[in-house]
Amino acid sequence: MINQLEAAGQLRLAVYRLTRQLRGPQFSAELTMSQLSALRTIAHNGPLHAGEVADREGIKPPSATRVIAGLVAEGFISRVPDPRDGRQILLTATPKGMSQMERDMRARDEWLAQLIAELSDADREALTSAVPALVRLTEIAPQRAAEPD
Amino acid sequence: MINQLEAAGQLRLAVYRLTRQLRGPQFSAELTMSQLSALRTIAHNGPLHAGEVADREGIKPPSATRVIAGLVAEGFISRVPDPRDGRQILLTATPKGMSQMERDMRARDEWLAQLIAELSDADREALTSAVPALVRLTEIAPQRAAEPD
DNA sequence: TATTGTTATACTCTATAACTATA
DNA sequence: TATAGTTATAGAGTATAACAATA
Repeated sequence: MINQLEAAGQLRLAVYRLTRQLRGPQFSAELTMSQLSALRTIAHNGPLHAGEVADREGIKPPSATRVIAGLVAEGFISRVPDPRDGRQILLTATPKGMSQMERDMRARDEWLAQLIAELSDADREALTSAVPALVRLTEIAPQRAAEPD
Repeated sequence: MINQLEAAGQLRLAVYRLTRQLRGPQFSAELTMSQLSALRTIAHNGPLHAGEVADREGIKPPSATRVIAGLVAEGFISRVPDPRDGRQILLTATPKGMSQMERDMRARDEWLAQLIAELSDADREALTSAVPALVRLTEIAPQRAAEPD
């Protein structure tokens, strides 16, 4: 159990630092991290209600409202009332949003891929084969009720 | 190269989400994430100047000033002028800071270890053996001049 | 003049509590 | 009355630009 805890500690620190760097201003990116993440969720999962975006992103409704407002303001998603329930809204990625998303994802992914390329062969292999496990780890986090993607 | 880019994309998303969850209010933590990270850096690396903290944390001096001010205000680190250069300050973790750091790290690490424990054996194995690689990845991020720990 | 750290300011990201509109 | 989303407010975390003090 000590070893698990030690591994958790190193993992915690590493993901924290990596995220901090991924957020930084070293990218020619239009979209912020939270916008990019939400846009991707909307683009991959068809028309979604605001609450569904919040659930899938693991954020609270007011936070979703703000991210959505930014995406709508720049024309990256469309926002129409749900004809079946006037309280709800339907969010869909626009073509402009789709292409911007792909550009921005590519910029950030290339930066990270370049970092990965500098690792030793063994490290790179270990890391890439652990990626699916890491993805599943984020899927079992307790507070996320909705199934991701 | 397509595969590396794909892996980078999934890694990017996963670390972003995991950090978001680690930051959340599900912990009985005194220290914020940035305070915990900076305190750990100071505790592990003896007396440090403010600029060294900024470099090791990968943040800019004004950000370091703020984090340091919070830690000093709560008595978790001491802050004295460097006798050899009046422009610099020397930061040292106090006993109170050390014990608080250990408590908070443990709380967050246990939360994460519990999540890891829910993975399949194969996933858990892949993840734990990739942790050193992930740590090294954060060490080669371009903008970090100082060597970590 | 160069370096170290701080102050002023602003922006992103998130949360809780209170509110509005619809069901 | 219950639900979906928004508004108001606050706090963490970061940055750039301008400044003060010391070397």
